[in-house]
Order: sequence, then C-alpha cells, then structure tokens
Amino acid sequence: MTRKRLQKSADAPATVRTVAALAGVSIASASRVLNGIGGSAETVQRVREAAARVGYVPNAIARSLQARRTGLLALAVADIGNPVYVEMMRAIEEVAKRADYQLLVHATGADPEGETALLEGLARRYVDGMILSPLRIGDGHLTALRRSPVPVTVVGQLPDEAPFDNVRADSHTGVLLAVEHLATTGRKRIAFVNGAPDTLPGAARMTAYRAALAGVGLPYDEELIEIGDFQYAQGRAAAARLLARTRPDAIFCANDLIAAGALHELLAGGLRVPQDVALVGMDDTALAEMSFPQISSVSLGAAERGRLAANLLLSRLEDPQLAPRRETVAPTLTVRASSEARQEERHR
Amino acid sequence: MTRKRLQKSADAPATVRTVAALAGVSIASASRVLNGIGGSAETVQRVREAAARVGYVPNAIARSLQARRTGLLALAVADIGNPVYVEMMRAIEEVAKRADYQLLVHATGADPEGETALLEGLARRYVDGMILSPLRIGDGHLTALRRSPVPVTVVGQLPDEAPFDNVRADSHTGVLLAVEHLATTGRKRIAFVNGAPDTLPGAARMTAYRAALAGVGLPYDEELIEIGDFQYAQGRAAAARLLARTRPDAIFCANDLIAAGALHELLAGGLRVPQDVALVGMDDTALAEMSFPQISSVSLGAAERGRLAANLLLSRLEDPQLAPRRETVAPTLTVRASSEARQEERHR
DNA sequence: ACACTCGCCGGAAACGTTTACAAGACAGGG
DNA sequence: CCCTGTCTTGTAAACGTTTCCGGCGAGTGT
Repeated sequence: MTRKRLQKSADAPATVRTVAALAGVSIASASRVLNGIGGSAETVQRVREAAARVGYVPNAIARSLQARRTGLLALAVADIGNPVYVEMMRAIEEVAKRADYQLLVHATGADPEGETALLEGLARRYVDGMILSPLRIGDGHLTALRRSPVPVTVVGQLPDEAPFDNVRADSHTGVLLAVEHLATTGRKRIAFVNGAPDTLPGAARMTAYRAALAGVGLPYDEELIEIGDFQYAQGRAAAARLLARTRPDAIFCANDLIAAGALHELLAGGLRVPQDVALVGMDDTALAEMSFPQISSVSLGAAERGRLAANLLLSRLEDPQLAPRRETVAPTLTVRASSEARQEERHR
Repeated sequence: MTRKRLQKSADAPATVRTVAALAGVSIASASRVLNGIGGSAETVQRVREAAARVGYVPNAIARSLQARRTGLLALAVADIGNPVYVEMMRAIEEVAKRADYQLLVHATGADPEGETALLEGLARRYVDGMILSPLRIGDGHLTALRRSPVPVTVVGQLPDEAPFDNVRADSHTGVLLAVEHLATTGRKRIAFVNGAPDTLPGAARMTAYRAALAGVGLPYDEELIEIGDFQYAQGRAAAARLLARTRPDAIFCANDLIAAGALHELLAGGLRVPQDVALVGMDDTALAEMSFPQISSVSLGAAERGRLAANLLLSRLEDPQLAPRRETVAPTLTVRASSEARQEERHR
C-alpha cells in the first residue's frame, strides 16, 4: 500500500508522510521522532534531516482533531477601543499563557449578531474555551451559550438562573462610592452622564445612581441626567447638552471615555475642574491618568475580573463537571485631581 | 461494520454519525442535509429533527481539516493598548468580514519571541493567513516568515529583498510634514521626543527628524532630543526630562501616546499650549482628539494600511502564485489647537 | 418493453496527525 | 539454551468531516 504517490504535486506542503518516506521509516516512527518520544539514534537523525530538507511544518488542525484540543482560548469583547477591555485582556492573557494557552481576541462591535455568530463559529471547537463580555445579553446569547460545545465564561451580568461560570462587577457599589465621595466633598448638584441605558452596565448604573443619591440625601433631578453611549464622541455630546442646559457642581460619568469627553467640554467652556465642577469617571483606565487634570475614577476591577474569568475557565477545562460558579469583584475609588476637595486649591 | 457503538458514553458531544444513526440514514446523507445540499424532503426532515434532538454542533476543526481552510485570519500587533492598532484592526476587520473571514487578534507584547512563537504556532494552519505588524524585525522573524505555511502580510518596514507582501508607512515624509508645519508657523526650537530608537519606527523617525530640520534650515541640537518608548508613561517621563533641561517652543512626539504625556507635563508646568509651546503628535489616533487642547497629529494612515494589508492578503489567498507586492501609504497632517499659529489667540 | 436520464443514497476514501497494539530484535539471567 | 523484559518499529485505527463514485429506483421517450 506504499505505492501511493510518494511525490505529490511537488509544491504541496510537506506532511508527516513525506518526511517518513524521505527518511525511509514509517509515519508512526516519523511522528514519534518529531514529537521527541522514542526512536533510535539512527532514525532520529534520519527523520530530523528529512524534516529539515522539506521544511516540514506540522498541521495544527490535524493535530487538534486528534488531540481534541487546540490550546487556544478566545476573548470576545464589544469594543476593543475601550481601554478597560485592554486591561482585562492583558490579565487574561497572563493567566492563559501560564497555563500554556494562547489567547485570541475578537471584537464583536457590540452587535449581538456578531457575538452569537462568534459563539456559533469559533466555539465550534476552534478554541478550547471562551470568555465573553457582552454589553447586552439576549435570549439569542443564552441559547447560543447553552449549545456551545466548549465552555464559556461570561464577564458581566447574567440572569440569576443561567448555569454558566460568571464574573461580575459591582456597578452598584461602584456608583455609590463615586456619589458618596462627591457628596462628602460638598457637591450638591451631581450630574450623571450615562452610556446606553439598554445595556446591562447602562441599566445597572442608572438605578445605582438614583439609589446612591437617595443614600446621601440628595434629590433626584431629571435635569442632571444625560445619555450617550459608552464612547467618547457621544459622551462628549451628551455632556455638552447637559452643560448647555444646567450647571452642576459635579459630573459622574458611566465610564472613562465619557468622562474624558465631559472634561473636554468643561475645559472648553472655561470651567475649572475641580473648582467649578468636579468630575468622576468609571473603570479607572489609563485614560483617566492620561487626562489633564487627571480624572478620579471608580475601578470595577477589570484586571481582576479578567484573572478570575480566566481561572474559572481553566479550572472548568480541567474538570468539566464542576458546578457553575459566580464571582463578584469589589470596586475601588481612586481620587485624582478632577475631584479634589473644593477648598484646597490645586498646586504643583 | 455498523456494529460500532451507536451510543457513546452518552454525554460525548454529538457527531454527524450520531445524527445519522438517529435519523436512520448514512453519514453521507446526514452531512449533505446539514450542509443544505440535496436530500429528499423525507430525509431532510428526519436529519434536521435528529440534529436538533441531540443538539448537534459541527466540529469546525474536522471540517477545516477536510476543507483545508479555516476561514480565519489573524492579526498580530505589538501593543493593543495603542489606539493606532485599534484603528488598523477595525479597517482589517471590515475588509475581512466582507470576504467572509473572521479576524482574530493577538497581542505579542513587542516581545520578539512571542511573535515568532505565534508565527510558528498559529500559522500552522489554524488560520488561513496572517497580518503581522512588528516593532522590530530580526532574522528570527524572517526565517519564521519564510517557513510559514500560510501567507503572511507584514505591515511595517521590511528588508528590501524580503519576498513578502508588505505595506509600509512613510515615516520620513510624515516627520517632514510635522517639522515643516511647526517651522512655517514660526517655531525655532523644535524638540523631538522619540520612542525606542532600536525599533523600526523609532529609527526611521529619528533620521527623518534630522533631515527635516536641515530641510527647514534649523540647527540640530542634542539638547532638544529625548527618548522613551512608545508608551504614555515613558513618553511623559521623557518630556519631563526635556522640559527640566531646556525650553523648546515646540515639541514633536513620535506618537500620540507620547504627545499626550508631553501635553500633561506642559500643562502641569503651567505652560500654555500652543502659545508657549506647540505640540504635534503622530498616528492621529482618537487620543489626539480626546486631549484638551486637541493635539495636532500626523496620520500615517493606519486604517488605510490595514485595508491595504487585508486586501493584499486576500488576493494572495486567492492566488498564491502572485509576486510579492509592496505598498506605501502617504501621510497627512491634521492641525489642531495644540499647534495653531502663534499670533491668533485661541477662542471658543 | 427497453434504454436512457435523473435524483437520491450509502460505502469508502480522504484531509494530517497521534497512538494502541503487536511483532521483531536483542540482551541478560537462569 | 530458553525465558523474559526492554527497546524499537510498523500496521492500522481513530479523531469528525466532506466528497467521489457507483448503485438503485423512478420517471420519460420511443
């Protein structure tokens, strides 16, 4: 049966059989040598040489089919332009690399079809597991998650009964931290520029804002609310509308991109930050540090969420029978120049 | 030979044979129905039903092995935290999607080992092609590129004789644009904050800066040069060193992250931008627009480079025999508030 | 009634790898 | 001299698909 064409069309990529034939051994021996298990000195030498001669590169797809694993993990995020996801990605990558997985990232662009398509595409075993951080989550997602042949860990709010590994931020406490901070430093008219209210974070932050106001004994005022999406441009436009309408003494923004936009509007309007208007963002990304003045921001622990998600996923890969787990990470507030107490003038 | 176990261990994922057995047809028929080609109404119905019952999800790995294509492209960039790569990625993704490829991104972290490892790993046919945008390029890269079984398009400088599809920016002209703009608006002491000089862009921008100075008839002054890397923090530190040492009337930065850092230092030092010191960045990313004042920046056409690279890759996938091609995209300067002409006071 | 086409079907090969298994070679110990 | 154990090798099955090909039944035209 070795009378198969030993020479293929000449430039077809070399396979293990090419190598084996050239070295004059069986494909089993060739494979063993190439994987560094067994083989007499003689065969090892011959196979190595043959492999080098034809420039043999193993076909990872075939290997994965046989091994039933690829060694790849995927991260799907809505918007990789948002630095908070970059942070999360870095954390995941570190954990993954330590367990000898490579991480691939896909930006779904917040479009739910893209996300389910990804679930139905990539997750068909191109990757061994997946971390998904959706902005919205619909029935489509849930059924896609359920059918997924590989484990998926979800970062973000998930219906309580959904049986998936899940890491969530505590937006509620995070918003509370920001509002309390602003209130205790004497601000009374605390505006809120939210992202899209039909997203999970958007909805959560909105209700948390109302609750927080009540908590510190401030009245809720429709006038002080504006809505954009979670991007810079829309956030900035929303801040502009807000400032054209009313004059808050503080603005809390649903993420740092929005906060950067608001800062821009404030400064362009000749207002001093924080003396005239204080500013607090959310996610505590590099952007908050890069702005001038630096923006106070509530961290929802993106890196920590990434780490946790990665670990959940890895442990599930080891033992698929595990019961679904759910972790929540605590927010922290970093106060920077944009919301320093009023009385102290800034100096440097 | 159908006496193979029809029931596997019960919870093993369903394969096409499971479906076929359940529907009482051959695997060939099952496969055909599942791919929507042929089949009598009767069988179509039975197979569909069986597939739904067992929650059949095709194994993409197996499919790819047979089809010898995966429908995936990869983009490897050094630092996904740099918005310029985000822009490039978006452009690539759009082109890829239109050709029915999905794009996966991997951040190599500028570490050359990671990059060659990626080439040798991913490119072993997990993806159909790859776009690589390395900061440095060594012999390791070149040989890895040569052995790669899938086509790789390189974005960035490449040795002239290297036979790979290649898209490059024109750093030289870009720097010239910036320096000429600053010079013609009356700036005489134009400082330069570079990134790592041992990277390809770093080296190119350095020599271009010297040439540009000569071009506009300004003297080259060591004092006006500082070096960081291409990140914000190092760039900012470099700008701080520069300002502690001397007093330029303009700063040109090798990318927008550095420029953002320089802006921070300038403002913190109480200097007015652009009245006291003008500022120009490079890459023209979202960051330049988000800063206050907005930063003038030279675009090296990241999106366009991405588009071109994607198209080169796609056309090579169609016809592997194509001769290697090389494209260069022209830079453009966007003047914003940070470098407006001196005499006009800014207003808004 | 016969030859022909046409659509559907199943068997089997193929994609490129790893690995279980058995067989052969050889050495050492009794 | 034989038995046993170790080491190496090759054959073949397996991973889960898709697809080539030959067969078969039904319909059509003469």
